[in-house]
Amino acid sequence: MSDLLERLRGRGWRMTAQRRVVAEVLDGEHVHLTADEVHSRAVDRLPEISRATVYNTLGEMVSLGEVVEVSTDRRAKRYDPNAHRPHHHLVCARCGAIRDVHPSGDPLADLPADERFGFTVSDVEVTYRGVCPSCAAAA
Amino acid sequence: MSDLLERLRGRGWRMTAQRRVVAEVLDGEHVHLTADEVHSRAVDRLPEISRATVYNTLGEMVSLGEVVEVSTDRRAKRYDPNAHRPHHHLVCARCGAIRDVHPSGDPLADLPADERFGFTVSDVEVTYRGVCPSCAAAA
DNA sequence: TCCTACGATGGACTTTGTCTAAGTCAAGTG
DNA sequence: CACTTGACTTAGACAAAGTCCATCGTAGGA
Repeated sequence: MSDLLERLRGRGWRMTAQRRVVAEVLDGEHVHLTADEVHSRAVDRLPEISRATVYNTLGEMVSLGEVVEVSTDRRAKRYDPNAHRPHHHLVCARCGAIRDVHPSGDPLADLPADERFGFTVSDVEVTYRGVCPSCAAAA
Repeated sequence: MSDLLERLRGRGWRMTAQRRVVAEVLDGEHVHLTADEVHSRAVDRLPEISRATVYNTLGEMVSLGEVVEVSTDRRAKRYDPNAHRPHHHLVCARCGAIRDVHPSGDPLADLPADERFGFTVSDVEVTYRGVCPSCAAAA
């Protein structure tokens, strides 16, 4: 049984076939699918599921804080079910592969007061870019 | 005379009215315009300039390394002519205002080898989020 | 001044995402 | 177990951001 599904159920989420399928597709580690990828995988299990439902469902999971949006490339948003361990992302510039990473140190603390321009800074998002082992081997 | 224009000229870039206008619109500090904003400002000076030209020109400036793409919100890419001083961005979550910031410390060094998954990591992009002084005052 | 390759144009097309009106169904009630 | 109701789903239209292409125009060298 999917962890994500378990958590959502525990919040009194109304359960439907569509929501179950979306949650199942999205479950796991290092999972970073676009809405479209989620939709096409969902369709494999539930052919009549609509795009709008996938978007709605993803949006709700994000509001509930069970999934986070990531935009590592400049195309579509990706959805990351690993919302309970704060982490950043490492992206392959060639193939787009994404890994979750946990840097040491706190980037928030690295922003001096005189570089804050009076902002109340609450959050930081870090994206590392490089080349993954298999792309490096292929080169 | 625009710094950016000066640099581009120095690289043997073929100069046209359209390219000049785009470079002029984009020049300055803390400038982070979307392609569409660049286009509409360019149109003020050169009414017949086309969208495709603005996109092409911005794309070339990016390839030449004279301008960097930033995607701070999840909508349109923004273009930052401040390409020669490495920096990160601080974004207001309410109004979208963007400032260039220079954190102390090196986030690249904060990524331990065992969190690199064999990647050759070459670059980091950091986006701070918060609330700017004027939005805080308005709240 | 003339040529020509590079740049510009605009309109069609694609991708990603949002909205709406109408139909469907999960789950609480009796 | 059937009923009811409001929340959920659907298809398709719409919108925003960006790309592509055939054709025309022009910067800059000969």
